[in-house]
Amino acid sequence: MTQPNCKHICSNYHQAIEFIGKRWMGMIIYTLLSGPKRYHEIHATISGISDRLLTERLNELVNEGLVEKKYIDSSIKKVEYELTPNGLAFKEVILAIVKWIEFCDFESKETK
Amino acid sequence: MTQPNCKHICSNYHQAIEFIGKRWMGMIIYTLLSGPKRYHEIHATISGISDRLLTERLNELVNEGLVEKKYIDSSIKKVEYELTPNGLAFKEVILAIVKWIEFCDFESKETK
DNA sequence: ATTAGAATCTTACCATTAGTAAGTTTGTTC
DNA sequence: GAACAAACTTACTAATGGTAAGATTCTAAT
Repeated sequence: MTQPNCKHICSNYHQAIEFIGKRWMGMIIYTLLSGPKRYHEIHATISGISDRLLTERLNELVNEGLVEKKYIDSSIKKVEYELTPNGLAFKEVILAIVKWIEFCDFESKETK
Repeated sequence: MTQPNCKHICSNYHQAIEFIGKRWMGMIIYTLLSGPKRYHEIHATISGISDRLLTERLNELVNEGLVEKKYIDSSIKKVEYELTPNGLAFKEVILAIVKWIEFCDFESKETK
C-alpha cells in the first residue's frame, strides 16, 4: 500500500473499482460465475434491472474483456454471455466481499 | 455460491457492492487504510473529488459504521475520520481487487 | 403459411445522482 | 482584528439511471 508503485496501484485501483462499482455490474458478474447465460436468463435472475442498463453493462463488460458475447447458430437473437478468464478471476473479489459482509454481520451481533 | 442460503448471500452481496461501489467510496476507504485522516487530508489525497461528495460519502460511511468521526478538542472544525474494525476489514477486499488487476494486466500482456 | 409471442436490443423521456462553484461558520495565525 | 484555512452547505448544471414503449429477428402453434 505504501510501496514505490503505490500511485500506479492506486490509480489502477481507482479505475477498477469505479468500473466494477457501476450499478448492477457486480450482480451481473456474480450471475455469470455459475456458467454462461442467455440475455433473458440474466435479466430474470437479477430482479430490478432494466433492459437498457443490462444491455449497456454487458457491452461495457465485453469491451473491457471480462465477458464474451457469443451468437449461437450465428443467429442475431440467440446470444450467450460467458465470462473470460479475467472475468472468472473476479470470483476472488466476490468471495472477499462475501467474507467481509460476514465479518461485519458478526461484529454487529457481538457488540449489541 | 449455490448453497441453500445463496439468495441471502446474494441479496447481501448486492446491497454491499452497490454501497461500496458508489463513486469515490472505494478510494476513500483505501485512503483511510493508512491511518486516521483529517477532512482536508483526504480531500488532498483523492484528486478530483468535490467537497460535496466527500462530505456525503463520509457521512454514509459513518452511518454504515465503517468510519468513525472524531471531533478533536471538541472543536467543530477539527475533525478526524478513522476506520472502524468493519472498515479496516475491507482491506482484504481491496487486496483482492489489486490482485485481480494484476492478474488482468498479466493476462493481457501474455495474449498480445 | 400466418400469427402470436419471446429474445434482444433501441429510443425517448423523466428522475436521481454527481460535479462545479460560490457562500457560511468556526478556528487559527500573524 | 484581519486574513486565511477547515469543514461543511447551498444552488445550479451535467451525467447517469429508470421506465416504458417500440423495432427487429427468431420460434412455436394453429
